[in-house]
Amino acid sequence: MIVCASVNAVVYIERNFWDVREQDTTREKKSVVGELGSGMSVSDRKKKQIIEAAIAEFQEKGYAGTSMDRISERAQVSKRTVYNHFESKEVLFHEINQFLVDQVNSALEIPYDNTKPIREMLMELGWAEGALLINPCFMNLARMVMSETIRDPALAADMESRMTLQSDFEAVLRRATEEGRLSVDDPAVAAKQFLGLIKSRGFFPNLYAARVPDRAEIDKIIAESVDMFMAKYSKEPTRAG
Amino acid sequence: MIVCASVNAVVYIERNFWDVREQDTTREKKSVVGELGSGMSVSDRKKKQIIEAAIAEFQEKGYAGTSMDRISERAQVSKRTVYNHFESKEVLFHEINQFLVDQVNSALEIPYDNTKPIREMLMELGWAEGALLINPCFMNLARMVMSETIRDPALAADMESRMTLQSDFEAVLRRATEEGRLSVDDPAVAAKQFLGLIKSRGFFPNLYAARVPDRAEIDKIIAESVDMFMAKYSKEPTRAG
DNA sequence: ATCATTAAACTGCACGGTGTAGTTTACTTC
DNA sequence: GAAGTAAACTACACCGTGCAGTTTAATGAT
Repeated sequence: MIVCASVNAVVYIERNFWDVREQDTTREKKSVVGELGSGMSVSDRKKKQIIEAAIAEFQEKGYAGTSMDRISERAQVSKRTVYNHFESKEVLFHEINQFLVDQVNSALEIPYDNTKPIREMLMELGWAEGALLINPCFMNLARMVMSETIRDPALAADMESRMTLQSDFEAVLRRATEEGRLSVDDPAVAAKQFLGLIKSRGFFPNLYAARVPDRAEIDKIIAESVDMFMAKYSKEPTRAG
Repeated sequence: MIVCASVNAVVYIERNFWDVREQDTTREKKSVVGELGSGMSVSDRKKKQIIEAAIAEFQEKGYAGTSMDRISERAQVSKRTVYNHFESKEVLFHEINQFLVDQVNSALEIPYDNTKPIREMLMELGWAEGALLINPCFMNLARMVMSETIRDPALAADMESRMTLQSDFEAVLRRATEEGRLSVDDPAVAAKQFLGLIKSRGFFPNLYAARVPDRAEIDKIIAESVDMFMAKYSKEPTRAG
């Protein structure tokens, strides 16, 4: 049980945190304050407050721009308590990153349903990525991680590999080709192209513009990416109108 | 006359600084030290040293990680002299950014030659972008700028618009369609797709991995992008082997 | 050609002010 | 008494300034 504190709101997440497909905005969302009393030790409660505050601060100001004083203030906790839970600023930052990235990983699943038309299947495949792009929590995390790892190539590579869907896409494309539904000679290249078409328009521009695209926007991008992908890799070339 | 100080080397540039197509690695490269005596006042010389040092430091450590003390030390100049030339750290940073970005802009030109086969023309078009990607100076600049602007959306948008080839690509695609050489319904989307195919594989991964790709690597990416682009947008669908 | 003069730029160092990571201490609450 | 709190404190790094003294280069006089 953890929260994603975005700039404007604190959204509650329980299990399938990142899986937007299961998120229901009408579902009850206990406020952070409302949750506080139940079944948590004081220590755990404080720790949770610290984590929430730290996520918010790091995402808003970045690592260097965030001070431990402000975190403790925002968490309504004394600075010493922060240090009782996390031995240093760096440890706090890395534990949070670790945790959030793990959340992303555990929630991801790539669909493959060979009974559906190939176009529809590709759309769903594209939406596995697209679901992340319209999730404010994910975009905030991505901005935080990527702004801090751009000067740390090793860490950047690690994060990249853990947050990308590359290998899963490859597997699906390979299988679809084996089943004669696509004609992909190099699944690695094709997967990069497909993801690249989506990310270059739906991810990076928004990452730097600090905005979150809406469903319609991403749907258009995915549809156009599928069109292009199919023009190149479908069994019999279809020109989509 | 200015230099691009990369992490490992200081490369001399005279006019067509960014235009890798004209760069000749065998051409004489005066060392910075060798150049020092000739025709520059002491003041100009010192200023140049400061700029070189600042570029290197900012690119290696980022804005926050760079101290004016280290810049002065690296430039072999007193700290006071740095402040005589640049009134603050921020001014120094922005003047450098401004200058480098202007260099990029002035060197860019998008080819359009309708006597060449369409595939060849697209390859050249792709290489207009590719030339930047294999240029260490450009990649270092991009890393510096993007790492600092990710928390400043307005500046990021400005930089993006000034460093992207989007509109030029659009114009070329529109013209090629008018001349019946391509069948592009939406030039804006098509330009984004084409550039996206290239950048998502040749730019962003390398930006974060802190590496510079070589010609062969980029050539493969561009060729595969052209293949895909043509599968969707060429007059008569060609399946490239 | 050689020497003095002069202005501008550079040096080196110390210093004020600020921000921040992390620690200590004395006090409170459960 | 275990954990939290508030506030002061240490140690340090950094930006930017002031200043006394030195270098540089150009000018002009001898």
